[in-house]
Amino acid sequence: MPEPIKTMSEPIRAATMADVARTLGLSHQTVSRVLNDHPSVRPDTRARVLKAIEDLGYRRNPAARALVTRRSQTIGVVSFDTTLYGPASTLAGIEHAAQNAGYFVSVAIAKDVAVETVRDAIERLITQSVEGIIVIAPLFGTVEVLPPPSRSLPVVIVESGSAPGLTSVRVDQVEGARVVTRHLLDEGASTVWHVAGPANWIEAEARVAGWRTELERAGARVPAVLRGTWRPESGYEAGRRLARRAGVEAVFVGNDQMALGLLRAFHEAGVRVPEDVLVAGFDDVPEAAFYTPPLTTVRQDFPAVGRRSIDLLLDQVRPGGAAPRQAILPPELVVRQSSLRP
Amino acid sequence: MPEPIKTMSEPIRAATMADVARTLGLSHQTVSRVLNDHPSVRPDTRARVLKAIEDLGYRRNPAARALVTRRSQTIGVVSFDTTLYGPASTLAGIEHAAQNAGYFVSVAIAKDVAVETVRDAIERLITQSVEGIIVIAPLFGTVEVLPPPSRSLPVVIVESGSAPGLTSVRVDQVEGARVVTRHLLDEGASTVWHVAGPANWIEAEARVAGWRTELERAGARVPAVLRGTWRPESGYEAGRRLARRAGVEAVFVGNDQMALGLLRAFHEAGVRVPEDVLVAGFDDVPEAAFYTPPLTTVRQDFPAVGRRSIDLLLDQVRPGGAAPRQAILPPELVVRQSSLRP
DNA sequence: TCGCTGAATGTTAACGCTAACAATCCAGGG
DNA sequence: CCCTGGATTGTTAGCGTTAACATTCAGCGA
Repeated sequence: MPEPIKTMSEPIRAATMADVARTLGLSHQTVSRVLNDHPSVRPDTRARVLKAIEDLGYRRNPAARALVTRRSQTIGVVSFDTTLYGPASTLAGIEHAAQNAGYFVSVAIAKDVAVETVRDAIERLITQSVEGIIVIAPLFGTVEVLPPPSRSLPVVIVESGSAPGLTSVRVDQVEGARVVTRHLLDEGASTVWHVAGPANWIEAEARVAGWRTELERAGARVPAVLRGTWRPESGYEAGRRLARRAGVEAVFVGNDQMALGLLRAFHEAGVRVPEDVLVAGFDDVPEAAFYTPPLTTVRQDFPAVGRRSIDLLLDQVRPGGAAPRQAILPPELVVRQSSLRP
Repeated sequence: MPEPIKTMSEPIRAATMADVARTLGLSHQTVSRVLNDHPSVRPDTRARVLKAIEDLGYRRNPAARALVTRRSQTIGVVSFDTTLYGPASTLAGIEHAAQNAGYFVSVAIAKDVAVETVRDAIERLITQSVEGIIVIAPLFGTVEVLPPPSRSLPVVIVESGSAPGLTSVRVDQVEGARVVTRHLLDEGASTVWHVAGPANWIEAEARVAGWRTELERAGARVPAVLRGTWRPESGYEAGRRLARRAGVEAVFVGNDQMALGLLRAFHEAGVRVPEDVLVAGFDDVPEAAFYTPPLTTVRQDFPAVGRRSIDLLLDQVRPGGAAPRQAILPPELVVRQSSLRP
């Protein structure tokens, strides 16, 4: 006959410090001291306590801890659409760094980019009493919604502009756009067209600015900006329009996804890349090297952005909180076939 | 201009229920009753309390609440690499659904797929006393690491196999693979090659199984499986090998990213898709429609997976916890140019 | 030998909230 | 006009932890 399935005998309630102490004839405070690495605990007492903790499967109650210490050991992250490559990688970097620092990460994803939605997300995190907030805040107007950063609730904004008095981390978008534009000019284009992201995105405008600056510096004509949504569909649309237009020699597309759509449209229209038109994107998603043709783009080190954000946030969270700072990370031009004049 | 979130001018310490009560000459318990929608509070008292709460900028202290109610209002999500499309969208779906249900989401991202790492991630969430855990657990062996699901800590596994006694949510991978294989055969291929994901991924094996089943059912020869890593690089490698091989009529690639790499390799080798070889992927990432050629694939409704996970988890979390259940969502074949015999 | 010192441990009081029980109030029936 | 009972509000006691202060004990120098 088969043995009955063994079941954990689910204790009525979890063990507490007092329970651990009782089995040893100690006070709960000694257990607390062991857990908090207090210096004056005899080594053998420490060992016995640790053993008892193990035996009873004791875990500290974070709520009780948070109640008395006033620290939740949790930081909140507000993000938009995490299916985009940038936010997703940034989040991963944040989580990793937070983990190393002994913090938990609570996320609030804003479904749309409305200011209201962001406010709600932040509100929810505050309700949860996070110790600090990282806002992946790519829109104009987002910064204004943020609670004024304070000692008690530091805020770091990521991939946004840098607002005075706010701590921010970002990749230098203007520089990235300049470098890639320069590269396209160097490859022989007399000017460069630009398919930008939505005008309410800070990064989109920064890339436009960098692109424009470089064209002007080179004395090149500045064509009208085409607007997209970051999504491949919009790149495709832009591509169709540009394919119909004569004299387009090079296109700098605001991100890789749109660049993919544009390549598709060019392909359908019989416009060859790079033979007829040079193309470059922005982000360096993992797929970019495998587009047809492989895409020249500007790499952003998102994991580093995540790490940096946590560093700066914790600097402020921890006693003697540091002053707000701006971290600007360098972009990296990655040249592939799509931009190389054959 | 949007109003910034209201912040007190940094009082020494945040207002408590007692503070709110005091300004009204009430007891803190009445305030608590208002906040918890207790029926017997006079309407005008309720209004006054609400007003005072507003005025003082009072917020409930979740730690104190959690301490006494023994509920953290938080659910934990363990995920691998969130830069992959599937996990990222699933996470977004989870967060959204959790939010609607009044729960917070805490994430633990496992950097690698080692069983140890997963165990750590789960451990961290338990330490945080989450009320339930959703594990995006795509690997064989992960299920074994999970704490035995109990009333006190329900677990839902996602995109994994279904283990008896565990609640799970997944898209029917076998069916998806069968349908797409069938489609390729219907398009005239005498057999279909398969580039699979890593053998330790449950989904990879399920897709292999579905593919094999359909080939056998059709009496077609079953070629050797090629192994990839889900990344475009590995699809590229597989593509190069298949391009050298004569008689390849159709390839079912385990995911869209690898399919992109394979398309690239075919392109470089002068193998035309769909003229020479039919190709299909799996997932339907947003870019798939813009690959060259547009990719036939199997769509998985990840947001729905996320929603479903939360539903099933909360069913168990809430009083009168339901029995474990399996939810299996249907996949959807999306036919595009890459698989259509011209 | 005595008292002093510091190490080790114990005791007590919050932290801010909810739950259980107690008290009060008012309307309506006898 | 008192009594009863439901509606409303108040009081008290934890929840499990850390911080502050108290106590104990051994060892050491005078």
